[in-house]
Amino acid sequence: MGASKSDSFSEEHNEIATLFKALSHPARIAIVDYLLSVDTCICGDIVNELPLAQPTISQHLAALKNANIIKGTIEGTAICYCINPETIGKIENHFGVIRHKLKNKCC
Amino acid sequence: MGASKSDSFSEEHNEIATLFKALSHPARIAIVDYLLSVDTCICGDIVNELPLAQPTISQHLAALKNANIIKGTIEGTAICYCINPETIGKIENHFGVIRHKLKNKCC
DNA sequence: TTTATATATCGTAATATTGCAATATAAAAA
DNA sequence: TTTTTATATTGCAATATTACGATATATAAA
Repeated sequence: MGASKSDSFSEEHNEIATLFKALSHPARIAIVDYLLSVDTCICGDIVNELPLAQPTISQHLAALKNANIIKGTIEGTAICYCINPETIGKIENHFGVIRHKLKNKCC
Repeated sequence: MGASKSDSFSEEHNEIATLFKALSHPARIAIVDYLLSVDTCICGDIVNELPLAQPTISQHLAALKNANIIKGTIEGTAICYCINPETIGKIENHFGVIRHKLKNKCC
């Protein structure tokens, strides 16, 4: 085997795991961080920020887009990227639930 | 190639990516969820909760332990597992920073 | 139209992850 | 001591991820 048995788990568990997977690579964390560090959504420019080749960054951007963590809109030749606050909220909410459940425990 | 170029990224980016990676599989999300659903730390019992073979679950538990997301203490033959609130707090904190940066933006 | 610029896709090699059977280990119970 | 029970480790096959050169695409500028 080797493929994860996603059929065996709940929809919700698969969904949240997919979100974390999108954030499980330092390059993608760096991309999110960079998008947050500038005042506006950024058009182009990301390739120069990271020590990776353009196709590699394109792949990472696609992974983040695919997970709805970032949004990209075409702006002439460039593409403007910014964070999708809704998805961030979804993850925050997950930790809210965890925090609440932890409060009722004695570890 | 194929290995991630973790040397190229900041310590902090690598650290947070490692935490997300530990949570990037539905089985590990299910394990965390299960640990949170019971009142006390659980001794044994996890193998019967998931549709995976014992060695596979042992591996997933090791991944979570390695990332400090859960703690395990030997209790006779069994091992008692529970969530490590500190690490959860670390991740929450990361999203706190993201939320704060998002507030100052117009997307 | 031609050229330059920005991004995506393809192909492929290196490496990592997932899953499990078989087996090892180690403490508890008989 | 022997047996049972709980967990870990090993070995290996299937699959996924990461990275990048080469190339494609598509808009803007000349």
